[in-house]
Amino acid sequence: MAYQDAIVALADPTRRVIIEKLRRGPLPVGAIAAGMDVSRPAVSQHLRVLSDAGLLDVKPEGNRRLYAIAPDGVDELRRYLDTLWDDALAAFARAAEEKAKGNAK
Amino acid sequence: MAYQDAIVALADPTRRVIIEKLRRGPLPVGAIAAGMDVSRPAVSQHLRVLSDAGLLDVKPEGNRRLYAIAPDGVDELRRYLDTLWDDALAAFARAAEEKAKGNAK
DNA sequence: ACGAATCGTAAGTCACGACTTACGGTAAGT
DNA sequence: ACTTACCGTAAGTCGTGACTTACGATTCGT
Repeated sequence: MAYQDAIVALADPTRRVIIEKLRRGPLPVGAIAAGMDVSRPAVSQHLRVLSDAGLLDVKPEGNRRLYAIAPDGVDELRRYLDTLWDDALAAFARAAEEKAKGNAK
Repeated sequence: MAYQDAIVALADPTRRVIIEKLRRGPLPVGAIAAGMDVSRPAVSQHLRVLSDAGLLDVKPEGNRRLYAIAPDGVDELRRYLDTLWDDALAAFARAAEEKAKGNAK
């Protein structure tokens, strides 16, 4: 699962709500679905997508299942954006240089 | 336009190809669409989405339009992931602490 | 052992968005 | 001026994915 899956997973607003709920720590499915405007099975399906994307870790705890944000998955996406940002800045600087050279002539 | 729009924009594979093409520097629409497996109007529509999300800057250059990656837009999304990563790590450390305390008893 | 709680999966519906072709508008070339 | 190149927009089609309800599988409580 590469960073692409993480981006696709985070593109859905409902899944971002789930991520926000998990910021403070792990939660079982019921607690995540509570207060949300979609059904619990829908939340389960979203949790599946987030897990497959490497953004969530699952830990079966007796009767229920605890979901938590996986730092590694977030970090993978984070690193991709870092390289993209570097390239964008470099291209920006290069364009500014050529612009200056063009004006100096 | 917040970071959410940037995520949605980057979720599409065709739009990620466009981003990759612009990593080295600004390009006109024709050069971007060249070699891609979708029509040029489709590329135009994608460029529109990326621009609205704040990920691309447009600079009309005579006859054509130069598109370039906007560092600010990338940075906004980058900062969101940084905070998310921080929270994920903190939650992870807290869970490990409670786990250790539970075992110590 | 039996009922209740917690959760995942299957099947089916429906809206949204990623395409296409067709067209109009502006700048460059001759 | 007239054609050509470059690009955005409009309208319409079609697949994908985000929901729902219904069901089955475990685990806890009594």
